[in-house]
Amino acid sequence: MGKITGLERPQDVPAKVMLLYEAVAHLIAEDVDMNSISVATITEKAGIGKGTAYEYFDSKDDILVCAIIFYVQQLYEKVEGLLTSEVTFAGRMKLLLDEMEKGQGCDRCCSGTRYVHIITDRSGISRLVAQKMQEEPLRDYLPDAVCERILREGIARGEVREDLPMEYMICTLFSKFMAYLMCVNSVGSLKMYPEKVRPYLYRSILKELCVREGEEL
Amino acid sequence: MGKITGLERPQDVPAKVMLLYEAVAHLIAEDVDMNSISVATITEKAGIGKGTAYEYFDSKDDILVCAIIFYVQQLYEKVEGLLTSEVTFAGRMKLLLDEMEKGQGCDRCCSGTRYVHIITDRSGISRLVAQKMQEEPLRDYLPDAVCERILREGIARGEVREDLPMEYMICTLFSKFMAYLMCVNSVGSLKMYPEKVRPYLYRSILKELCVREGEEL
Amino acid sequence: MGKITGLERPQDVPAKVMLLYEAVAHLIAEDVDMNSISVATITEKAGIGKGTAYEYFDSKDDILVCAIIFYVQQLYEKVEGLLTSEVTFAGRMKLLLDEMEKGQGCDRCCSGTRYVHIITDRSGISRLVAQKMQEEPLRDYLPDAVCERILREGIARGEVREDLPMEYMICTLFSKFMAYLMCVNSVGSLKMYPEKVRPYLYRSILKELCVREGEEL
Amino acid sequence: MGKITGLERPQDVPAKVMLLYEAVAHLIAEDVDMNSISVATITEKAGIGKGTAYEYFDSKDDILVCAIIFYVQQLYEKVEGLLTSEVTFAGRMKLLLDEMEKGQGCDRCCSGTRYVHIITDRSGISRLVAQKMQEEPLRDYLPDAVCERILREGIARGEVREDLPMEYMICTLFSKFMAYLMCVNSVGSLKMYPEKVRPYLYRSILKELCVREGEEL
DNA sequence: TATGAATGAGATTTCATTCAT
DNA sequence: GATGAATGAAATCTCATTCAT
Repeated sequence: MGKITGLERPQDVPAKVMLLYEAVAHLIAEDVDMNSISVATITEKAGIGKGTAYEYFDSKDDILVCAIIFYVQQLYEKVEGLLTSEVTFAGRMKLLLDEMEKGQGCDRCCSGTRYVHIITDRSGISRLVAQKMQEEPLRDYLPDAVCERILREGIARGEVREDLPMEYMICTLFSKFMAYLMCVNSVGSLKMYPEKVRPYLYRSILKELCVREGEEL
Repeated sequence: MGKITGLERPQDVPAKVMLLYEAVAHLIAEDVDMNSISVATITEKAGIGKGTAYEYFDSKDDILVCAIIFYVQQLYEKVEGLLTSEVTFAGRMKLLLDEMEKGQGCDRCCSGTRYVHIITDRSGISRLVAQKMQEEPLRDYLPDAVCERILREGIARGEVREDLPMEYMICTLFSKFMAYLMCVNSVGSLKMYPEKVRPYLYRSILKELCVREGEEL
Repeated sequence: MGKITGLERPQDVPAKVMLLYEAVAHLIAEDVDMNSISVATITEKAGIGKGTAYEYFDSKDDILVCAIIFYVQQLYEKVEGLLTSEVTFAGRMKLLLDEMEKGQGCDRCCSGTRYVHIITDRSGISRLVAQKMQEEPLRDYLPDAVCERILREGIARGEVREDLPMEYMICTLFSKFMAYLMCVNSVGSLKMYPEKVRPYLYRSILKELCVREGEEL
Repeated sequence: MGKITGLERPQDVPAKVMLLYEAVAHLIAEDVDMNSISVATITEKAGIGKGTAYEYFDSKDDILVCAIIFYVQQLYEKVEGLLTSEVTFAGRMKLLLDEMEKGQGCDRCCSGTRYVHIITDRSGISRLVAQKMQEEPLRDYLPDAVCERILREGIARGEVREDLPMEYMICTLFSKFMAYLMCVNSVGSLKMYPEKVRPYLYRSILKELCVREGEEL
């Protein structure tokens, strides 16, 4: 009857569903086109029967959307963890860049560039994901919402500038993150060494958005 | 026999092929998933027979790849025109931001965010496009190549800083452009007023990359 | 183990089986095609587990056949009751027409036209039902057997003509009943008022089959 | 694109569609349940590719409905021919009973009892057929419409009684025909010799509906 | 006894590609 | 060159049945 919503907490996700999620994550990580993945491929990779997938989901799209939503939440929770462990704006930037650098685990289909890819799409599965991401509590997990929260807390702490429009700061912060992700992933023909770009990027964030320039990296 | 390569100059593109290209462009502009477009859909929209498509192309993928490559070239030529008409770095930034603002013509399937989307993808049609974009002369049309050229010319004119690594500057410039495109297209939940963001963005490009700050917008 | 035969007396039908029968009856009454009803639909409507159905029946077809047979018996017993309560041929005709008029209870999947429908079918479930109906004691419950019995008792009472072949009389009586059922159910495009047709029908039965014309309705 | 409506005249039915119709007719004639026939079975029997069926029809149901509608029209035209060749009511009854007696051609899936079966059904394919039969010009082909027409022409010729309600006469005539069809087909357990029943049936139609009794058979 | 998760065979439908016209 | 009818492989989805609990 398709009772899975994709919002279940990890411990509440049935074993077979988790196998499906993992299969989807691996396939996407292997650069299979999201919209072209077949149910047979997913269930075969998951090692379960084709019919079983339909015990938990109403349609193929549902499987994919829920899998992606699930990993978006995982990602959000990892970020939450980082933000809890460190409260200064500069420290948070450092942690987030660290995370992007290593964060290419094949089990997270939505990490890094792939997330950007999904967000810049208005067709197929991405459109469905985008629609679902508008619902509570998922909208708080959207990258601009996270950026905004970090910026506001930075302002509250007197670390981030108050004279720039919030919209612009979100846009800037988000674009810096994207730039670094594209570096790390060598997207397009951008064949770059992240370690060369990173210190400059870090300082430029602080310089542009912070009241006083941050301390050296 | 599939003789079309996608590299033909507009005036050399057979009429039927142009109809196919336009059909593809419209479909992509209508947010149909690139990887899910069917040959029947394309030829029907183009108003030609299904068999005819195979007179010019070897496969469905070929049609799509060539259509996208064709419009990438169109885009590149438009940018070329802008860069020829204006030689200062600051002036060029202005022109390029202008272009992004209006550049939502439905006939250009690869304009704006959609281009970013294709570039951040490593699957399906996008992968094939990316592969083809590595060949001469297409690699010069890639956004980072264009950015690099503009930056180098800016350095030559003494307008752009020489103390930053080129990689970082490309990354920065490209990400600023992407951020603006996402603003203009209200992508994801980035629901922003471009006119509010734009002046700050313009200045931040100049401030970060130029020897002296640019004049007011 | 499939021990249910469909011949159990109502009081001997296990509770779960009765729930299954009722579910089948409701579904058929709701105009769901008999051959397209799924086990899941039946058990869900019955409010019991899917596996439970297989504790009592060997297959899906068995469930349906037994359910129909069960209601055929119910119908037969109701008719038996009527025939016991009234012994004259004319009086019996009156009672039977009465019964057809009201007899649209949703719990009797085989009442009225639906029974005719099943009987005129040689495919799917109907074929299986027809086969089972050939066994004792079910063959006595078939409409032509019932007609024959009524006619013979009418002859014995000196009320029904002896000069017509029994086959023809059965055929005639059965067709009159069918005609009235189709009236009552507005079958096909036969949009008729039963109350208009009924008195004529009643008299025509008596006129054609009885020694002397029956009394007025 | 599914352009076939089932209303095409025989000479306008594409060859492949005719093969599909014939396959359906044979299957139904072989007592395969209409609602359980699969597309694979039909196309295999028709000797054409599975995909081809979908070039002409939108769905499996469409194939079946159109095939049945097609044969209903064929049947109607045969009846039309008979009614044109003979104008007296009694003569027409004779011809129609003749037709029913031989009319078991395996290529006409809707002849005889099967037609009654479809008409007494409100589920699955039959429901769809019934819906379509409400549209012009199909509603004139329904058995009660045909009966009504014959009766009215009989009245106009002074052969049929005027004192009975039309509704009743339609009901009576139709049910006599059905009874004979069931005889001829030995439907249910009505195991009868048609030749024994027929002369009585013929006379009872004339006796009940005609002004003067018809001449001997 | 009762259950419902699991399954895979099979159903419907789509679609890239071919080929006779 | 242009076409679109024809096709069958493959995709999505259903469902009767089994079996571990």
